[in-house]
Amino acid sequence: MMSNSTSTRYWLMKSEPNVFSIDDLEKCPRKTEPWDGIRNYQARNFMRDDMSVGDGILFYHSNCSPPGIAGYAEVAREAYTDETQFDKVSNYFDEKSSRDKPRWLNVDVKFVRKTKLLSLHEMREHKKLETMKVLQKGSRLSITPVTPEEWRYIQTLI
DNA sequence: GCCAACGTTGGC
DNA sequence: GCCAACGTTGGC
Repeated sequence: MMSNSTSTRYWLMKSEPNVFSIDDLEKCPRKTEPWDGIRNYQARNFMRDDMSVGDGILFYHSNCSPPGIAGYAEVAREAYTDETQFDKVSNYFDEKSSRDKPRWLNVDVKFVRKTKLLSLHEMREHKKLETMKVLQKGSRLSITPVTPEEWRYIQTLI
Protein backbone atom coordinates (compact mmCIF):
# COMPACT_ATOMS: atom_id res chain seq x y z
CA MET A 1 0.00 0.00 0.00
CA MET A 2 1.25 3.44 -0.92
CA SER A 3 2.07 5.68 2.02
CA ASN A 4 0.76 9.20 2.36
CA SER A 5 4.16 10.69 1.90
CA THR A 6 4.42 9.44 -1.65
CA SER A 7 0.83 9.92 -2.81
CA THR A 8 -0.05 12.85 -5.00
CA ARG A 9 -1.99 15.64 -3.39
CA TYR A 10 -3.79 18.54 -4.91
CA TRP A 11 -3.78 22.24 -4.12
CA LEU A 12 -5.32 25.52 -5.08
CA MET A 13 -2.88 28.41 -5.08
CA LYS A 14 -3.96 32.02 -5.45
CA SER A 15 -2.06 34.70 -7.25
CA GLU A 16 -3.01 38.19 -8.29
CA PRO A 17 -2.57 38.19 -12.07
CA ASN A 18 -1.38 41.80 -12.12
CA VAL A 19 1.45 40.64 -9.84
CA PHE A 20 2.11 37.12 -11.17
CA SER A 21 -0.22 35.40 -13.65
CA ILE A 22 -0.32 31.96 -15.25
CA ASP A 23 1.18 33.63 -18.35
CA ASP A 24 4.05 34.94 -16.26
CA LEU A 25 4.69 31.43 -14.98
CA GLU A 26 4.78 30.06 -18.53
CA LYS A 27 7.40 32.67 -19.46
CA CYS A 28 9.75 31.77 -16.60
CA PRO A 29 12.94 29.82 -17.30
CA ARG A 30 11.99 26.11 -17.41
CA LYS A 31 8.45 27.43 -16.79
CA THR A 32 9.29 27.16 -13.11
CA GLU A 33 9.34 29.76 -10.34
CA PRO A 34 9.70 29.86 -6.54
CA TRP A 35 6.30 30.45 -4.93
CA ASP A 36 7.77 33.03 -2.58
CA GLY A 37 6.22 35.72 -0.45
CA ILE A 38 3.91 33.46 1.51
CA ARG A 39 3.57 35.09 4.93
CA ASN A 40 0.80 33.08 6.50
CA TYR A 41 1.64 30.21 8.81
CA GLN A 42 -1.10 27.87 7.65
CA ALA A 43 -0.09 28.28 4.03
CA ARG A 44 3.58 27.87 4.94
CA ASN A 45 2.84 24.69 6.86
CA PHE A 46 1.02 23.20 3.88
CA MET A 47 4.15 23.80 1.79
CA ARG A 48 6.52 22.55 4.49
CA ASP A 49 4.60 19.51 5.71
CA ASP A 50 2.31 18.33 2.97
CA MET A 51 3.60 19.25 -0.48
CA SER A 52 5.63 16.85 -2.62
CA VAL A 53 7.12 17.07 -6.07
CA GLY A 54 4.45 16.23 -8.62
CA ASP A 55 1.48 17.44 -6.58
CA GLY A 56 -1.21 19.01 -8.75
CA ILE A 57 -1.96 22.72 -8.51
CA LEU A 58 -4.97 24.73 -9.59
CA PHE A 59 -3.57 28.16 -10.46
CA TYR A 60 -6.17 30.66 -9.27
CA HIS A 61 -6.32 34.32 -10.27
CA SER A 62 -7.51 36.45 -7.35
CA ASN A 63 -8.32 40.10 -6.78
CA CYS A 64 -9.22 40.58 -10.42
CA SER A 65 -12.28 40.48 -12.60
CA PRO A 66 -13.40 37.82 -12.96
CA PRO A 67 -11.51 35.75 -10.38
CA GLY A 68 -11.15 32.00 -11.01
CA ILE A 69 -8.98 29.05 -11.98
CA ALA A 70 -6.77 29.94 -14.93
CA GLY A 71 -4.71 26.78 -15.39
CA TYR A 72 -2.78 23.86 -14.02
CA ALA A 73 0.68 23.75 -12.47
CA GLU A 74 2.62 21.26 -10.38
CA VAL A 75 5.00 21.24 -7.46
CA ALA A 76 8.52 21.08 -8.91
CA ARG A 77 10.64 21.28 -5.75
CA GLU A 78 9.91 20.66 -2.11
CA ALA A 79 9.93 23.51 0.42
CA TYR A 80 13.18 25.40 1.02
CA THR A 81 14.15 28.80 2.43
CA ASP A 82 12.34 31.77 0.91
CA GLU A 83 15.14 34.20 0.07
CA THR A 84 12.85 37.23 -0.11
CA GLN A 85 12.54 37.30 3.69
CA PHE A 86 16.19 38.47 3.88
CA ASP A 87 15.94 41.04 1.09
CA LYS A 88 15.64 44.46 2.65
CA VAL A 89 14.18 46.02 -0.47
CA SER A 90 11.60 43.29 -0.99
CA ASN A 91 7.97 43.70 -0.01
CA TYR A 92 8.38 40.34 1.64
CA PHE A 93 11.30 41.32 3.87
CA ASP A 94 10.84 40.07 7.44
CA GLU A 95 13.12 41.70 9.98
CA LYS A 96 12.16 39.12 12.58
CA SER A 97 13.48 36.26 10.53
CA SER A 98 17.11 35.12 10.53
CA ARG A 99 19.42 32.92 8.49
CA ASP A 100 19.83 30.71 11.57
CA LYS A 101 16.13 30.20 11.90
CA PRO A 102 14.34 31.12 8.68
CA ARG A 103 10.67 31.68 9.26
CA TRP A 104 9.41 31.40 5.68
CA LEU A 105 9.68 28.76 2.99
CA ASN A 106 8.64 28.31 -0.59
CA VAL A 107 8.19 25.47 -3.02
CA ASP A 108 8.91 25.73 -6.74
CA VAL A 109 5.90 25.69 -9.04
CA LYS A 110 5.99 24.56 -12.67
CA PHE A 111 3.57 25.53 -15.43
CA VAL A 112 1.51 22.66 -16.86
CA ARG A 113 -1.17 24.28 -19.03
CA LYS A 114 -3.53 27.16 -19.30
CA THR A 115 -7.26 26.54 -19.32
CA LYS A 116 -10.32 28.50 -20.16
CA LEU A 117 -11.04 30.46 -17.01
CA LEU A 118 -13.26 28.59 -14.57
CA SER A 119 -14.67 31.60 -12.79
CA LEU A 120 -15.47 31.72 -9.10
CA HIS A 121 -19.04 32.46 -10.10
CA GLU A 122 -19.16 29.33 -12.27
CA MET A 123 -17.56 27.22 -9.55
CA ARG A 124 -20.35 28.20 -7.18
CA GLU A 125 -22.90 26.78 -9.61
CA HIS A 126 -21.46 23.25 -9.30
CA LYS A 127 -22.79 21.37 -6.30
CA LYS A 128 -19.84 19.00 -6.42
CA LEU A 129 -17.49 21.91 -5.78
CA GLU A 130 -19.34 23.40 -2.83
CA THR A 131 -16.90 21.75 -0.41
CA MET A 132 -13.94 23.61 -1.87
CA LYS A 133 -12.14 25.75 0.69
CA VAL A 134 -11.87 28.65 -1.72
CA LEU A 135 -15.66 28.83 -1.88
CA GLN A 136 -16.16 29.01 1.87
CA LYS A 137 -17.32 32.31 3.27
CA GLY A 138 -14.46 34.48 4.43
CA SER A 139 -11.84 32.17 2.93
CA ARG A 140 -8.66 34.14 2.34
CA LEU A 141 -5.99 31.49 2.63
CA SER A 142 -3.81 31.63 -0.47
CA ILE A 143 -2.95 27.91 -0.45
CA THR A 144 -5.69 25.37 0.21
CA PRO A 145 -5.87 21.59 -0.20
CA VAL A 146 -8.11 20.22 -2.94
CA THR A 147 -9.59 16.75 -2.56
CA PRO A 148 -9.07 14.11 -5.28
CA GLU A 149 -12.82 14.21 -5.88
CA GLU A 150 -12.78 18.00 -6.40
CA TRP A 151 -9.70 17.72 -8.61
CA ARG A 152 -11.24 15.02 -10.83
CA TYR A 153 -14.47 16.95 -11.16
CA ILE A 154 -12.69 20.14 -12.15
CA GLN A 155 -10.82 18.19 -14.79
CA THR A 156 -14.15 17.36 -16.42
CA LEU A 157 -14.86 21.09 -16.64
CA ILE A 158 -11.56 22.55 -17.88
C1' DG B 1 -13.53 52.11 -3.26
C1' DC B 2 -16.12 49.52 0.26
C1' DC B 3 -16.07 46.44 3.76
C1' DA B 4 -16.60 41.63 5.88
C1' DA B 5 -13.71 38.29 7.46
C1' DC B 6 -9.62 36.89 9.14
C1' DG B 7 -4.69 36.86 11.14
C1' DT B 8 -1.34 39.20 13.94
C1' DT B 9 0.34 42.25 17.45
C1' DG B 10 1.02 43.91 21.82
C1' DG B 11 -0.73 46.06 26.20
C1' DC B 12 -2.44 44.48 30.28
C1' DG C 1 -3.82 34.26 28.18
C1' DC C 2 -7.27 37.70 26.79
C1' DC C 3 -8.81 40.66 23.48
C1' DA C 4 -8.96 45.36 21.26
C1' DA C 5 -6.78 47.49 17.65
C1' DC C 6 -4.80 47.19 13.50
C1' DG C 7 -3.46 45.46 8.85
C1' DT C 8 -4.53 42.49 4.96
C1' DT C 9 -7.23 39.85 1.67
C1' DG C 10 -10.14 39.73 -1.96
C1' DG C 11 -15.01 39.61 -3.71
C1' DC C 12 -18.08 42.80 -5.10
